[in-house]
Amino acid sequence: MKKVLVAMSGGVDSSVAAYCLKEQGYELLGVTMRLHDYGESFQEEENSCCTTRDMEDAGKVADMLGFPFEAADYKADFKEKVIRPFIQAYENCETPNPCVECNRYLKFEGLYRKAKESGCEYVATGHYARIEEKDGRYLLKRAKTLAKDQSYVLYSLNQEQLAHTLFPLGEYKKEETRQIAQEQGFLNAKKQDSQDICFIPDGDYAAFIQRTTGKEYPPGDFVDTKGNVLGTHKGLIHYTIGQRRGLGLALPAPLYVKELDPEKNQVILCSNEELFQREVTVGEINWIMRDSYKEPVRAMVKLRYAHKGGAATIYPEGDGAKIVFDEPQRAVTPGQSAVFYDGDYVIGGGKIIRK
RNA sequence: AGGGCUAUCGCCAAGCGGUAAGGCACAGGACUUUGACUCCUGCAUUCCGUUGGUUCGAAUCCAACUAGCCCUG
Repeated sequence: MKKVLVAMSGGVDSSVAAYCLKEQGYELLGVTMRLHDYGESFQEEENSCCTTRDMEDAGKVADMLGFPFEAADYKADFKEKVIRPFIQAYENCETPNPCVECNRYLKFEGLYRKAKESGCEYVATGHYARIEEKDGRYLLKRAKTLAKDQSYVLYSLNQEQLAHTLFPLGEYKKEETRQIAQEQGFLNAKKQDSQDICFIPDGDYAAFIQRTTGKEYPPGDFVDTKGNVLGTHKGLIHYTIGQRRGLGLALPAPLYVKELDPEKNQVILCSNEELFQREVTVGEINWIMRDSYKEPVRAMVKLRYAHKGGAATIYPEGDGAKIVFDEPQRAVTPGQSAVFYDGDYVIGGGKIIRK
């Protein structure tokens, strides 16, 4: 009987994933990752992961299904691989996606290591995505239900990881998952989907960064594309490309953040129309369908988790690529990931670079 | 201290006698395993600079006053 380490957050998805694996006859080891310490006040916030409550929920499900369960401390790794880069990105005028890093380094690296140590052949999670083996290569595929597809945040997985990962929910719809949870009497069947940055339950990431680093991020000028000063910003880390709200400016028409200029400590604003561009440069690409590409590739490229994707041509350059979209894309944001698709398959993906 | 103009929500701004548009900002919510975007709701319960007047009825007309701006000394 093959053994699987199933990552259990305490939510519905990972609980049902565990149930599915159990049904399929795997021997399970449930593990909850301790990722972050919360201040007293955040302890029971609903929109966070790893609270005591979540851990208890995960443990109860494991008990019900009858397999061993344990909590593993990954706080140090999380701080080093997710939180620190998160802060550095903002300080570097980029906009990070911590979920991508957490998957890459914690769930499929740290947990995979633990799986091997525990004699498990696979790591399983409740992600909505699929893995398919084809001619000895492991391909990452979108979930059957596109509405819940999470392949975007999984593009960094390499062949070894993909070969030892299971996504039991890849063929399910969210409603089906919840229904199974109901039928099984899981206490978290109706639990709200996780959302927002899990280590910042109150959503105020700028305050989190200031609190953590103890640094001051000095105010500067809001300027238009011609350099005219329009007002005073609260510090560069408060802004991201395409942002509209929170500028505090009262003008005849809405303005959006076009660019952050660390040299001048300025936030450059523009109209919505001026936010579009066709070319995007990405680096640190992880190719999945093949080891590498030399020739241009046609693909649908997603520039952010909730992006529907746009048709584009990818021109590989070194470990990165230049991407040219057929149609201009709105608010291309450095620090976010660009993920390339060929139909349901993930060709690969990389990180958008500041030009 | 001569002449002219303007004075409506925190900001911009409709309204031109018939009982206060809209945008920005702000607040809350939806969406969402990131940040954004987007969407929904709320936001001058009739002192529309002040005080009088004309009208059945005025933010809208008149007068005075106050404030700011501009031009002429």
